[in-house]
Amino acid sequence: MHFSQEKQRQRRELIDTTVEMLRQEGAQSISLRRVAQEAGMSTQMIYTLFGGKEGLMAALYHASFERLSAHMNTVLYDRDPVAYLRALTQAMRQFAHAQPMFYEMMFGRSLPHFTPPMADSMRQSSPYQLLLQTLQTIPPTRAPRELHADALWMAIHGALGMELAGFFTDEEQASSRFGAMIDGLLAGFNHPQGSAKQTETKDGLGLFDP
Amino acid sequence: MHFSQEKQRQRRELIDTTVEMLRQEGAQSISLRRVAQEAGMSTQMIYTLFGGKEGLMAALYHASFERLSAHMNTVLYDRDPVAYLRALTQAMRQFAHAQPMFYEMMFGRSLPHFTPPMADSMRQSSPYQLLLQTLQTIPPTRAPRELHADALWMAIHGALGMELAGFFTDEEQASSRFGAMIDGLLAGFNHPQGSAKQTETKDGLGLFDP
DNA sequence: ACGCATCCATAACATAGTTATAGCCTCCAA
DNA sequence: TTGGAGGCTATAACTATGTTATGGATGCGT
Repeated sequence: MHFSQEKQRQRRELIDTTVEMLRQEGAQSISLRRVAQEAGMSTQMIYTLFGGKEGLMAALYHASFERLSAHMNTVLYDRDPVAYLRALTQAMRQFAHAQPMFYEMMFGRSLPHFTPPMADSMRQSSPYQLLLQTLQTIPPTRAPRELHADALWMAIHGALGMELAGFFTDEEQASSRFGAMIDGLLAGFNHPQGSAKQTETKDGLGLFDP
Repeated sequence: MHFSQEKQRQRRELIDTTVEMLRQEGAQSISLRRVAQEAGMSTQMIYTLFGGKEGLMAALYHASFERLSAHMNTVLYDRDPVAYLRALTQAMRQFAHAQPMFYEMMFGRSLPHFTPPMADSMRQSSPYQLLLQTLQTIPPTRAPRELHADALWMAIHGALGMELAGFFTDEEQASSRFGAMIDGLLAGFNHPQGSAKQTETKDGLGLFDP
């Protein structure tokens, strides 16, 4: 059918327009009306093709992951798993700096009209899987590798989120802190010490509810 | 003047109303009109008292930090710095679960009409300072303690952000991953290994710009 | 006591997402 | 070939938002 092809073309057109708007102005200032206008279509089209803003943002979300994944695949493979992991995490940081809007699209929470399908898509995403598989090439420890992958994943995005939000004023400092955190984690994985003992707070579960 | 007192009372009234709305519905659904209506004032009042939504959100931001700080102060002091740090970080996690809206207010990025004054306020906040001061009671290493504090800070918020966004389906798993990450970091601080060697990507700085 | 300035409630404005409506176009059947 | 039916799309309407203008009231200093 030549009809469905036309729809696909229009979808791509709208996504490309939105990608451009995301790159230039950030996800916050994407509006259906402006996207449609810039693509030469009516606002209603976004509803028929994507079901609303939620659908359009979801498409953008996946497009962002593909970009990050593509960038991480440009990292030269290194036999040494630790060195390779360092390079991969640095590539993620590099991506966050070069394409902050796309990074925020993926990992910045609380975008209006869009909540990403976290549990599924993120663990099966290529970036996460690449870290996990690399970790699995390290001689096993007592702890499962998924645990290390999660710790790395969470720490990375904590660091990059802070950095993009302006936690550091000095780029040099931000870079060294990022590296130190990654190295600290990787070192800690190989030098485990006793697990945390539970400590309690004075007010227990109440947590000062009024 | 009895006028300024009245203003202070109105400010508190509006903040309290907004706090309640934040707790119940989240920051996304806070609107000036509804806040004003629920407080029995006109929308304009928010402009005269706070200068607009930005100012109101800033007040909420500080209120959230005070809550977190108060909760961390309920943690019983522990002579053992590492044990104390574990307890403090668990308290932070506990707060994020009990008051997710307040946590998102502080550390969830890209809230509409509000960008927190990161660089200053966050480093001088009581929660960050408490972690840093506790780290400083540990025998010194080659690396400065600010570096460890930053790494801890970033990793914590990465983990909690992921968790609140739904990265884990199992609460038990989320808890153990959090603890493992913290322990890994603390262990890594005491077992430093060589710093990261720089590895490059194939496409260098270009990063597939169109 | 008068005038000036400030303040606040109302209303107006701009923009947003979403939904209703109505026209057009395509395709199929008679 | 022609008529109709159904879906698709553009226009317009609706609701909600933040912000800004306006006009009346109110308090303060002189």
